[in-house]
Amino acid sequence: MEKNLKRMATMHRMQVTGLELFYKQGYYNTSIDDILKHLSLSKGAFYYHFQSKEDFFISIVQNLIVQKVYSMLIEPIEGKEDPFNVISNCFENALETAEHNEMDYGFVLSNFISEFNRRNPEIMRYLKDILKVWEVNLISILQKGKSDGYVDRHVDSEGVAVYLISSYIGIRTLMVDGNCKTLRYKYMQQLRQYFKLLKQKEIA
Amino acid sequence: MEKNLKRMATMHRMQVTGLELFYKQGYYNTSIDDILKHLSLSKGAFYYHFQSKEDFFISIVQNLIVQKVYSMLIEPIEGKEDPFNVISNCFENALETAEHNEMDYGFVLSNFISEFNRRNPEIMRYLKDILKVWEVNLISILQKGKSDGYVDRHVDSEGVAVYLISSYIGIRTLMVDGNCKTLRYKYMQQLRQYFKLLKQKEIA
DNA sequence: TTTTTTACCGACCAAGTGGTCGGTTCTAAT
DNA sequence: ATTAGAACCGACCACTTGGTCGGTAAAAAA
Repeated sequence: MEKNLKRMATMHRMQVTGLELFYKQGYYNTSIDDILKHLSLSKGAFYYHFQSKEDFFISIVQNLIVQKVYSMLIEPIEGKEDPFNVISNCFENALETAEHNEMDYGFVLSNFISEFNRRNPEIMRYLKDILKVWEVNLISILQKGKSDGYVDRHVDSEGVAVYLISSYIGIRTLMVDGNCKTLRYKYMQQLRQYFKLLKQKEIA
Repeated sequence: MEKNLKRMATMHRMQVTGLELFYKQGYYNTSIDDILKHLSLSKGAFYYHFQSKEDFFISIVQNLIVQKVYSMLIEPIEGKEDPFNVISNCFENALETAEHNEMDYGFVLSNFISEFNRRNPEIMRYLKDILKVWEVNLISILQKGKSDGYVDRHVDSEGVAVYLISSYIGIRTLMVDGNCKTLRYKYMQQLRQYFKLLKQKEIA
């Protein structure tokens, strides 16, 4: 168990570098040799730790991508008070992070979804699962918002969740181009407008 | 000029099949041989008509993708009356088409934007140009809507355009998974809600 | 100290990759 | 009928790909 640490450390190093390059260049456009060169490791090391390129990528999804999405988009909204405030702030923060990141190549999750769609159903399952968790969390925070008097009772939580996820994926795709600041500003303004619509009305 | 027709016909055949496969499998994951096999043509034919794989793809963008986006998303909204109605119907129609298409692999434009982002700046330019035309058209129809009394004067047309494009790209990305009908329904409902917010208010 | 196991090396492989090039066939003008 | 050029063929090239495998250095177990 103790020297298992070395194994874990190497595997983790590989996964981190792998994600970096897959994210930057795409899965199909990144070779194992390419990753290994960055790590000064050999083919032997790679296939000692992982069964295949696909297996390797799946381990990256489960260990790194899940966690990334969770900490950036899910954890910040869990069980908080006013859903609209919480979601706005969470989105704004995520977009700002992307904006200030020199090495932003888009939303990691939707990038890979585009790349693997119908080309690798197994990997797609893992990616879709992450989206699902996000969606479920959004829905539940909206529902809770109804009980707490923040969200209008007539609001379709599931519809709003879909709409939020869509717009987020879209704006992240657009932001890859530059002009991030303007895009973020415009997007956030419209998002808050949209939220006004869903706020619980005062009893007239 | 006369027998130029043959040249054009073959090139067009190649482009159509090329787009089909690039769209289905991704650019980097589709080989020229693969395309040629579908056409029963040889390498010689390919490099007689096109300088390189990249040159080939750019010609596809300019000849087919531009036209696709234009006829599906731009032409239907040009110079019509109530912008919200026109845009709603246009989006609904586009989503329905995607939904009923057995071979839907997402929004052609955003798929390639994800794939080429930062990996091929030249191709990115062409793709971004198409997006820009779409955006400009949305903005101008919204502005016209203000003069015509459909759109509230305080609405930020540019912001709305960005928000619309974002949400469309996003919902198309989500729809690749199946559940298209539900997704489309939820999305359209929220979109119409959002539009209500932007409608010109009656003078109180 | 010897033995076993872990972690890693790197030459090698078959199957592709984008791209070249000398040649052939078909067509249309002469 | 001859000929020039357009359209196409397919063997070939250098290179890269994911993956295999016999080996080895070092650490842990005996």
